[in-house]
Amino acid sequence: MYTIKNVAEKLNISEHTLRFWAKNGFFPFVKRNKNNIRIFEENDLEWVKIVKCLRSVGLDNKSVKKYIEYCIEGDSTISKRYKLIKETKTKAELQLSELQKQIQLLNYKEEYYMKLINSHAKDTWNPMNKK
Amino acid sequence: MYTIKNVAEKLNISEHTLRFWAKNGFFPFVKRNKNNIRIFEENDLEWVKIVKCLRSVGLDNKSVKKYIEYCIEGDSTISKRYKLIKETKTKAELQLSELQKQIQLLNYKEEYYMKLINSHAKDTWNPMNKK
DNA sequence: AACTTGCCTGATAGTAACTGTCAGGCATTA
DNA sequence: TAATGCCTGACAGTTACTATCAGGCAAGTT
Repeated sequence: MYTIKNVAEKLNISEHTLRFWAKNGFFPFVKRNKNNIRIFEENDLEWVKIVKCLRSVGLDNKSVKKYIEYCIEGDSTISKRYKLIKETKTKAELQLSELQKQIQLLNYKEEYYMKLINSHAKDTWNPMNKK
Repeated sequence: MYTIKNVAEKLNISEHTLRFWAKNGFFPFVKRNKNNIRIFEENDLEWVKIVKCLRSVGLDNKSVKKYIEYCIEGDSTISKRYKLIKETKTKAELQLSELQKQIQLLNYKEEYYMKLINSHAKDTWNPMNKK
């Protein structure tokens, strides 16, 4: 059982963001204790993780909300949820390969600069370098 | 030799964004023809690619600008550039492993929904499902 | 000559998803 | 009694675009 602060620490999401998500209806199931304080159960944490996952993969808040609404609707929406997750995964995999490409480029640059440093040569790539 | 539109098409960046970057001093070397039109050389394209790379990896515009200013300063800043690229690469690699984790989670969810669909079982994970 | 197209500029407003900050309120704990 | 932790609401600020409008020049087409 976690307060919003505990969740924030545990999942490395700011408290502010969690409240922002809460206000946007991202945690419709979370119970409150008699003092009106949100209490997240272990199971709820898994849910927050999914939300974090969807967001971090670039799904916008509107679509996250849609997913949540499917969940509220119940088992009749399982295939819609399946589709949404699957499409999101496909996009994430594209991002992954794109990211790998960019890392390769960074690596190339890193090595290039490394060689320049070691050889005391001029940077002939830099278009701003006087010829 | 490319106009801004050609570059936009070739590198899949919107014309608007390229102009935005240009206004922010991201392409200090680009020449203009007699009609004041920006002409990107083959070499300049490589530069735009680097900018795109740095941005897509999450480096903010301020830091991109800093990198560019190092380049303008010339060979005396090579080790600073090396450091910047190296740190950026490290962050990108962290992103990569984070993304891989999230994809695993999506994959798990996808398979879970798949099984539900095939077995016509109830979704026991959904905290909103009536018990 | 008139028109369309492609490039240029500047200005302004809108967007998403936070992020920061203040103010006020209730309840538990020191 | 005071500090702490949670709650709420409101509103301004941020980043990096993105959209839209307006006006202008130059080259090619009709």
